[in-house]
Amino acid sequence: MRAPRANSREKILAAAADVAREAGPGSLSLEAVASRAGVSKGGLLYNFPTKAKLMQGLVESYLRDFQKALEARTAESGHESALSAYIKLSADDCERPKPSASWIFSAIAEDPDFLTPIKAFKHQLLERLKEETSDLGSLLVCFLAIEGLRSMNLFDSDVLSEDEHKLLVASLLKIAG
Amino acid sequence: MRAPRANSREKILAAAADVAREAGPGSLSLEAVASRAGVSKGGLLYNFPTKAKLMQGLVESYLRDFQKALEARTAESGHESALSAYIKLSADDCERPKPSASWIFSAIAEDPDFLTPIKAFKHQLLERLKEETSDLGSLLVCFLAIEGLRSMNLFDSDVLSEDEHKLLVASLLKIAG
DNA sequence: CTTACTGTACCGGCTGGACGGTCTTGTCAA
DNA sequence: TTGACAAGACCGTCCAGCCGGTACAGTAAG
Repeated sequence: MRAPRANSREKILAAAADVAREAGPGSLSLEAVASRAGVSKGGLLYNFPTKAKLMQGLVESYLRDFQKALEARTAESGHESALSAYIKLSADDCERPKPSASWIFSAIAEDPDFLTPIKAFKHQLLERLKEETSDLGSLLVCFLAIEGLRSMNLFDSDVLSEDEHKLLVASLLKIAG
Repeated sequence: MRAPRANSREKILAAAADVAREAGPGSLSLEAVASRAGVSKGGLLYNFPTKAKLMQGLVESYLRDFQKALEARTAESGHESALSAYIKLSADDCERPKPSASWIFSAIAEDPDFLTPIKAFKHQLLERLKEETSDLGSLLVCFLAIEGLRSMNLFDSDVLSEDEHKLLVASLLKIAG
């Protein structure tokens, strides 16, 4: 078996995310991704036989990374609540000026059902957080506010200043207790 | 001058929103919109000479309606804060099971810059709310939570049950004071 | 009143280009 | 030599935008 030059799959996934971010979600074509990944179209289609499979790969890798990051956070600050860890993780994620997941828009355009696993993931996360908190109202407020933060980052709407961002996070942590 | 059969522009705009919602944002083609609006492709192109112009029309009409609804809310409940009115309006908007604005995804795919006016609108709204509140932290939490609510509705992610939705709104109104 | 002309609103076939996916032809490690 | 894998020319489809029509209201001259 010929060894993959580097890990082609990873490179392609990263390239796809880059293209979507830089050229816009509407310009995410197989050729563009292949060229960006330093791979031919044939090579891309070998790894992902279909555009839909590529999208699926993006979703799965995104969810895997997210889960890993969340577990790492909750583990390293074991005395805190999982909600606090989630808040901090999200705050860090959204501080990066560039939205890292514009490819989601391409996936939705391809087929709205690509959202299903993400939906399921979030639902599961919320359920886990529920088990841990006594005050459901506060939890919901925090959860939705984080969702808002992520949404703004995704839409590249930096409506909040840096100070406001910090104040928000502090307020959320206070509510979370 | 021949009178327009009905207001074609409005019909076309509504049809575009319908198509995006029902067939998915990736299937928003001019032909589909024209057919849905009971208009020929030529007729559509007469009213909106370009797909981009159609998207722009959607954005403008969306923002106009939103502003109107917000003004109506704040006027009819004059003793409350504008933030409370905004919360209630958004809660109502997001109770409708069908996301009303999936066309936004089509617009982003066409050109991410279509978000600019929406961004500006939200920024302006936040500024207006700031002038009215003493506690910036609470305002930010509420504002972002609403953003999260709207985002979930947009992505058709009904992670919250009806009871949770109500609890959330109640909690937000309490925070808003 | 009638005929000729003008501008508006709309129709639908056509085309050029872009894009997803296939196929043939390499290439290199084992 | 063989077989896993890459390359990129090629094909069919879809779609935005163009263009040559059609219908009809108003205007105006005869």
